[in-house]
Amino acid sequence: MHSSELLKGTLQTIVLKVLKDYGKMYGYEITQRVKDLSESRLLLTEGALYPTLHKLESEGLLKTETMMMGKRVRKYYTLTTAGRSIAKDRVAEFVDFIKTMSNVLQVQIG
Amino acid sequence: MHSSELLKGTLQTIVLKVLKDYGKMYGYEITQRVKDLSESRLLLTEGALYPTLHKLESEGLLKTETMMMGKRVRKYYTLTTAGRSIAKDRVAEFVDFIKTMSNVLQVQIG
DNA sequence: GCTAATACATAAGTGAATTATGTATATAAG
DNA sequence: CTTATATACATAATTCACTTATGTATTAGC
Repeated sequence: MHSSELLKGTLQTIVLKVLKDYGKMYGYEITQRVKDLSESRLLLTEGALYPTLHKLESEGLLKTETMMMGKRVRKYYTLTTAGRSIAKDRVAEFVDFIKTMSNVLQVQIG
Repeated sequence: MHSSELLKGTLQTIVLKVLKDYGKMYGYEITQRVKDLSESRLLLTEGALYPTLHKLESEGLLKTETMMMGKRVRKYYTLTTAGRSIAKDRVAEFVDFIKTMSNVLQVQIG
């Protein structure tokens, strides 16, 4: 189900990369996409996701567009130019981290 | 230098696996081994390591032997049978986590 | 009509880390 | 010879990302 502690510190990276790959998305959609991509192994909670989206927005990495779908509100997020750049950095950092961990734990990945 | 947030949640796994691979070790030695294995990318801090060792010991995953090296104290840690089993589980969990993350982030590892 | 899914949000609490501090011996440098 | 660095342990205060809990409201399925 959930990889518990390991997931910590990866949420921003996930959000940024998913937005980079799939373009404009709203919060709930992100949770579903991540659920799909991870075959239900990573389930983002709202209590973690929304504050993260707000934080990334306040840092200028995301921009928003609010829409009304019928009577229901949807807030779409898109990467800014800065966001796209940071997304790239974060993914690279993650890959580097994995390589380092593979050495320390002496495991073969892939 | 440090992979910042990503490292969180990996410390127990690192300690257990390093002890599994290298047998009896003392705290300071673990920090040096991890530094070596990671080519100075992972630098364990004492404030994180010692409480973790104490916790793993209190959970019965590690056992200790205190020695005097001249006038200096050294506390050696070894995996218990339970510890060896959990070490295996934690590494497997980590590898699984990496595979999931690779799918979500659409990156190739290895 | 009720439950689950969709869709947002925030506040309280947790817990693993960081940072700071403390003790003490050994060694290298200047 | 004294000062800085390395060795070697330990713990307390703080931080901060996340979990858990709660709240509001619409829509779809049974």
